[in-house]
Amino acid sequence: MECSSFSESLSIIDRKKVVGELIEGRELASQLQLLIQNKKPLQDHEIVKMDTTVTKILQSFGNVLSILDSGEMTGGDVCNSPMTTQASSPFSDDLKSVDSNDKRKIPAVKDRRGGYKRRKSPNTWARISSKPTEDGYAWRKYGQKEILNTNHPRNYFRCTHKFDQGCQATKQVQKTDEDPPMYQTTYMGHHTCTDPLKPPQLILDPTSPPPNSNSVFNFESNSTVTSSTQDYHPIFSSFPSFKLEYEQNYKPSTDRQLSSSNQFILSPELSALDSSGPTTMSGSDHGDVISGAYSCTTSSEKLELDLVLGSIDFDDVFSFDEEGMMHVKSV
DNA sequence: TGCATTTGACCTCG
DNA sequence: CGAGGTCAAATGCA
Repeated sequence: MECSSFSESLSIIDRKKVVGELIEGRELASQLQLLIQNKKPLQDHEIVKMDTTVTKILQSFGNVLSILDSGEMTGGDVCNSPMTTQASSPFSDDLKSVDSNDKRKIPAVKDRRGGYKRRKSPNTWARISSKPTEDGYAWRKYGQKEILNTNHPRNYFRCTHKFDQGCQATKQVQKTDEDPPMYQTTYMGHHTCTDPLKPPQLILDPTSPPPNSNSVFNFESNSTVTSSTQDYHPIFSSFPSFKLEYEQNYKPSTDRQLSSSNQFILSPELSALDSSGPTTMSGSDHGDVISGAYSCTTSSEKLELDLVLGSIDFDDVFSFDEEGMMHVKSV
């Protein structure tokens, strides 16, 4: 993704939306920074606030991605939203066979399972965390697959409200083979559902007791912060399990002098995540860990802030100043 | 009993 | 043609 393509394809309205979302994200990040920089031990309500702030930031980024995604299309690509068409509709077309009463073993010519289009959506982003995260949405596991060169399967989740509300959000969860193991969660598509289980995207009332006051963030004791300098985001230093991942082509330059708070790089491609080595899921326990953590039966607002990776070339679009403020480059 | 998970089959894409 | 993604019957669980 290049700036030029953005400027060519994005309408003025879209640009305004993008800027608006980014501004909001910046403000939220600033709020988060203030919380993080607080030397005192975090209070429960502060942790909850951080949680919800992060969620909002993610949502802002998601909105930006959506806009950029659609912007690309307006630029001549007639492709529909990759994540919203397709795959999706096994029910809307003849792919879904008549419900045969055949046993699964019977060669079911009519049973066109797997009728979908493999994702190509740029509208994806990923998080890497030291533990399976609860993002507050209701997910339902619909598949598990052994992936080449990985020791453990990848788990597939879709929004519980896929059918009742047509929500197309899906995600994949993999456990990496790193030490310590990290959980890579790849989100595809955005929630269009109004999920009652989803924690509000707003700051919770600080006066109300957090549901998971002792574990909104789960951080392991062993630090995986790989930064060799002291110059890392306070949140990383505060939460040792945060793993920094630098964009491959990242190089310090004048227009991206990242302050300590900005080593928060979005990777252009999810494939970058795969370079970290074989990914695994908890093998013997299958989805126990994951499915438990992601079960839609929970309303936990636990959110682990570890890493968010985007699918756009973030660095081409954004820059940061010494204040840690994010800027949009010539969009 | 209803809903979530498991798991092998099936399908599409690269 | 193989890998990856999805489906749906079988199964588990509360």
